[in-house]
Amino acid sequence: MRQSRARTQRVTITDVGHAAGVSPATVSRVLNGTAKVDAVLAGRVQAAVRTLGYHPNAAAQGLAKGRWGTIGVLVPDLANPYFPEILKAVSAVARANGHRVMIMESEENPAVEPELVADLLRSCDGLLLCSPRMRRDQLAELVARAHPMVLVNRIVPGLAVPAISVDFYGGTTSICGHLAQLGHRDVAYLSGPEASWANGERIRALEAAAAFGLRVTVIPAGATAADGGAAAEQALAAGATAVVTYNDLVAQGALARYRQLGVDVPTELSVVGFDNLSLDWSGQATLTTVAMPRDDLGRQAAELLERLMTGSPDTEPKLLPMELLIHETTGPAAR
Amino acid sequence: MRQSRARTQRVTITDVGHAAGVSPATVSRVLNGTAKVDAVLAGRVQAAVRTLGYHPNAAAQGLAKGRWGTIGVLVPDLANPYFPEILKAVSAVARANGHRVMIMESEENPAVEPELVADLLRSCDGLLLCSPRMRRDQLAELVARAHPMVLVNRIVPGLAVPAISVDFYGGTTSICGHLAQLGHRDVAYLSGPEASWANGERIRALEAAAAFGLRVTVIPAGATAADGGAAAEQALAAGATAVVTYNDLVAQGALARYRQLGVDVPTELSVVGFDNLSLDWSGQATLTTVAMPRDDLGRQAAELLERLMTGSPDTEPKLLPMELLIHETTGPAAR
DNA sequence: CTGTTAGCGCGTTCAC
DNA sequence: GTGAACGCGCTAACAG
Repeated sequence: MRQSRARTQRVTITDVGHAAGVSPATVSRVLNGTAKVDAVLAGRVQAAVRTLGYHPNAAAQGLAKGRWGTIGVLVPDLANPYFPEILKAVSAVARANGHRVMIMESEENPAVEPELVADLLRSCDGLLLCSPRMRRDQLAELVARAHPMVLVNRIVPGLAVPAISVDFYGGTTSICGHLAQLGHRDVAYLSGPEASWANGERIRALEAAAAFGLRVTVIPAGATAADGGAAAEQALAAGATAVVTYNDLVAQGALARYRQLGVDVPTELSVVGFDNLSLDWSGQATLTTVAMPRDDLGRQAAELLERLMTGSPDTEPKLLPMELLIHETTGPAAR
Repeated sequence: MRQSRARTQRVTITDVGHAAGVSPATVSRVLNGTAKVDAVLAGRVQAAVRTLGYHPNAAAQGLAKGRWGTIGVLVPDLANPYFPEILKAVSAVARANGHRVMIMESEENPAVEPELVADLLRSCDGLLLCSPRMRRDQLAELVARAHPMVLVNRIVPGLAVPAISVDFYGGTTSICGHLAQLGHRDVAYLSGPEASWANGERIRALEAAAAFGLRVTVIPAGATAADGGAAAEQALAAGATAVVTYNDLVAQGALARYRQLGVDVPTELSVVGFDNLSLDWSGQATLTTVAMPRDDLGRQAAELLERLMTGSPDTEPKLLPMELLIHETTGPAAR
């Protein structure tokens, strides 16, 4: 008999109050600990909740409280191993603060980002935009909506929005220094997604390294191992003695291709990764790369967002340092 | 002046109606296309929406319509490359049906799953439980709440819940057949997470292979490359000539360890992966494994869920076949 | 300490 | 075709 309305008719706070012989308000108080309630009544409410199988309706709570209890996260690509660790850290912080996490991915398509973010905006208390690829003006428009929002891995000069990012410029510079000291003069860069701010930073740093005698050829590649493999030969054609890559995936793809071509690394060619994605199954890392603890990045970003949502207008972009990890894929220049 | 209330005071449907000189009801009608509206009025409404920057409140819509427009997805581990492709496919289907996707991960901790799902239940129209690790009775309790719900990669006998899964048993059997035909008799299995149904299926199939003369030693490992590396030696100690693994990550970890130990694959030892995670950066797969298109799995699961949410009580568990991919890590038995 | 009242923002009857 | 009124389920302010 009570099953007959199982699907459509949810049990409400009024039902619980009815069953416990108290008003809906009291039920609310018991459930949220908003005010002191007589122990006997509280007990009756708890019991009613249990027997009826009551679960508060999130939409109704959101409407009444003016908060959703949810934070939204946008990432370009869930398959990129760069993001899971960030998401894990963010989820942990969010849960610790009683928030759910809504994740959306743009599939590396900058065009859909604004729409996705608009969607998140309508159902979240705060937003975390990870490596957003969208244009500056689109970003500015979203920022203007004045919702708590944190940018991760993107700094937009002149835009007043809290941001936390990694010092990709510095990381790239340390790579360049390492290579220069090994005698390299001709470097190829297997470039990542065009709209990626992080990619731009790497390129800026590489070009600045010209001051130290480094000649850089930028070769469009992408963000995956396949992209790296496909672009690998062009680095050779460019006469480079060292190859810097957008990330470790691209580096692994390139390394595989060089193995195929019989090009020995690092004696004939040096290869440097980026991001320390831990793709060496051997357990001991072999790829020279630059690192930054991603869980830290995610944690700090989430904490910043939580702080924003409770009021404090903390708006100075933060840049986390990278660390050069020298392993076995870099060596003295061949010529 | 209008900025003074930017944070707290959102623009509502009433504001729009006011600005356009129509009733809130009319605004709702033009926005949802619920009924025919005079073109002139509609135009005024559109304009007002644009200039005021109106965005409907998802919670209010949800409350009024009794739907959230969101589907929830639970996964054990976002860092496991098995899930991103599923999530991508699910997101695509969901978006095509006008639904948002809320993702939660349990971090391979079965204990938190019920709580996470309860949370999803309160704010989603339908649920997709991917490889849930929780106990049967907990699952039964959730199913009893009678929400549209689809189980992915878990079949619970005797529980009436729509499910779509992969034929891990069959996949494992084809591995066993392959190994048997190569003359292997002693096989070690590097086992995955204990609470994983998929892991149980693999073990069942391996034990059934005893009928064909295969002796199997089950060695607890885990789901990561590190786990595989750590457990690799025990397979040798067990006297196995072939090692079957929980997944390709475990296999890669084991392979790396064998390389270190100077054990040649496949002449001295055969190694088989699982899931075809495409971890061979070389571009051409080298690991023998079994595969099932994960985007297909995700797509079908999401479509099933969408169907459930619109009514049809489709409740026959579906099992998708796996395909054996023979590459370079398996060969004739050493002895 | 508790019940009653009044909204939160929207969709949807119902009359006009 | 359009507006006014009501209710979705819950919390917060107000009385008692």
